[in-house]
Amino acid sequence: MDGLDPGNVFLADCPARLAVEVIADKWAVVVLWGLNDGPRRHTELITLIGGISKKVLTQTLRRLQTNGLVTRENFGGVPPRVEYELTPLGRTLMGPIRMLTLWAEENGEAVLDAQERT
Amino acid sequence: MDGLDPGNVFLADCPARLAVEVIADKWAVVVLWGLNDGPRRHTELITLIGGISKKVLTQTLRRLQTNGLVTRENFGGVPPRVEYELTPLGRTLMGPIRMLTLWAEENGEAVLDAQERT
DNA sequence: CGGTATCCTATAGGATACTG
DNA sequence: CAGTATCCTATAGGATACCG
Repeated sequence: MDGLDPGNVFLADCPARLAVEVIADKWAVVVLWGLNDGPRRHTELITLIGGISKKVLTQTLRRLQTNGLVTRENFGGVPPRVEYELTPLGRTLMGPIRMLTLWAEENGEAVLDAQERT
Repeated sequence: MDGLDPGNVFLADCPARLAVEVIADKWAVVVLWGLNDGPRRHTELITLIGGISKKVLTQTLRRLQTNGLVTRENFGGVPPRVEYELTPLGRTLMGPIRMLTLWAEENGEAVLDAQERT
């Protein structure tokens, strides 16, 4: 740390809290993870990510754009060609997200079991 | 890995996807993080976590319980005493969540800037 | 202290069809 | 291909008050 006080996630109305909420939706983490290996087109993401619809994918990408994590580049032409890519800020999230998805793959069954026990 | 195929977060209807969705709400990460240092009472969490209401905290804790991440112990007596604590499964999430909250504290300002630029 | 009860609204997000 | 448009519903989650 170098003198900055970015606040912490326990404080309401501080940027850290805001940043946590960025990934607090059903699709953000999965979509970001889908961009980990490089730029992807809309259709590529649709194919990659099971269960997401075009509408919801677009919604999610727009939100990620607003939050500075993803860029959208329109190459024009017919048929259209649009690519989504992580920003440098978005790339800083890949470490945490890598851990999270790894956790999910290792512990998904345990979560499922817990839910079914209820 | 030992032969298990837990699926991956890109597959719909697989436990990994389910596990990702466990933390996909406004409060789950912050509440879990609040339990990182040990068992906490309802009021302690209310005090710790800025902006959360009793109702929403209870809701969130119940959901985390259902997902096998948190236990609730009622010690009875007057006044009541209830403690929430991470399960072993919940503790396995602390690594990813530590990274996530750290990221949020380091990059919250950048996210805020991006939002304001929009 | 640790909740419910009640009421309310915004919005996430699913389904489907259409378009430039 | 990459989207909108439209419609729909469930529910997250905020505010406030009451309770054992």
